[in-house]
Amino acid sequence: MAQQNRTRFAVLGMLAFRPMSGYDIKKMIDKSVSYFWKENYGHIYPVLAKLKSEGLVRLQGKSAKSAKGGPERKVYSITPEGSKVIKDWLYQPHAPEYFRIEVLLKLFFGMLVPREVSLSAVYREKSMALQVLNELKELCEQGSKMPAREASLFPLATINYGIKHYTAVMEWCDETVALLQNSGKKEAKK
Amino acid sequence: MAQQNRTRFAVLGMLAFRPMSGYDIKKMIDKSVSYFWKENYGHIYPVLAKLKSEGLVRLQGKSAKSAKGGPERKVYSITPEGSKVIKDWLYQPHAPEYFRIEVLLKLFFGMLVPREVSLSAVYREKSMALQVLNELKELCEQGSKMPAREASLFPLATINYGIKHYTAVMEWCDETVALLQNSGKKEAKK
DNA sequence: ATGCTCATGTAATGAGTTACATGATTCA
DNA sequence: TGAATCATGTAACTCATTACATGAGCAT
Repeated sequence: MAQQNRTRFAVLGMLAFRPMSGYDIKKMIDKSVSYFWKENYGHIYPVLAKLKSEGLVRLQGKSAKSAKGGPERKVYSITPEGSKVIKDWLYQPHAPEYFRIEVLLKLFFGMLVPREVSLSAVYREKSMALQVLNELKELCEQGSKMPAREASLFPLATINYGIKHYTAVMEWCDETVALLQNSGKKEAKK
Repeated sequence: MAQQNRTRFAVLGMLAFRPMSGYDIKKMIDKSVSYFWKENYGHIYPVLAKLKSEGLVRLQGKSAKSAKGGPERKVYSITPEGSKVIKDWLYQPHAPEYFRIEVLLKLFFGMLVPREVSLSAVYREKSMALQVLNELKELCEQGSKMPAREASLFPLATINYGIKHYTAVMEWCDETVALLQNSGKKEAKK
């Protein structure tokens, strides 16, 4: 087995909240978990078809017309078998996952280019981290306005991860700029 | 264009240090950048062949026998064209990249399973982070024993990133455990 | 007119993973 | 005898991305 299709679980999990169309699923993912999980239509629709053929989801009633009389909407709901599959997955311990971090690879090869090139990559990283941080804080405030239901606990925990991570990245950027600049000065003296 | 082959740049960059075989490249990656960049033979060898056909690397002399009389080694070195390609890439600003973080997706769906299941995922995450942290600190000590050459600055910066990141993850784990447990208590009372 | 949102889907593409094949040497 | 290391490579596979196709309704 090459890899395992994680989109399946993302789709099933979202359908566990409530019945939705593929279009809705994408929208919901974009608005809730997008900073650590993205999906695109070109993958959602085939996966949805496959899940249906496996009996893990089913079409809610007949294909209904959309609210605005546009194209037909296909609303799927999760089946008991689908519920079992997503729960089994949740029980399974997750593997240690690694990420390819392009800035770090570029930084690692920093001796090939002038110091300013590496520095500007770090500055760029910082400004990108700051932007995500702002989005996350906004998301956090939005969430805190809502009634403090149990359910909102989990989204909150995931947002906290993002805040922790990007704050750490920003600190690293500052320290790395200092590191590169200090050694640059020494370099200039000799 | 679907995606861009980043393995190309990893391979070219490693060859910029010194001429190496595919086997050597893999070993070097494993020992220097493995916690944020991995490659496997099944990808390195084809990429190396492609780079050669594009004139970005060339075979160093003839295929020489390995030191131990085993299979022949193919040592590649980077060409001036290859140098240009890797440098151009280093100059290009990196895109904001996102990672799929499976723990967070599982946590997001936490309402589907008993609280302990989510908690144990967080504990698992913490222990994995701790393990990587220890490896990184060891790597750091190894590096600090070496003569403080300019070149070691860049590896150091990348290791710092790892330390910052995994430290932040561990903090998040602690805070998340507290968050989930506290709300669990409230839940139990009512 | 132009472009956006709603809505579903297919096709092309390729990056990256895993397993397999081969075979010599060295060490316990 | 068996495992591990050295060393290169191919084949199968599939996950995921991007671009394309279609078409209605609505707002400027």
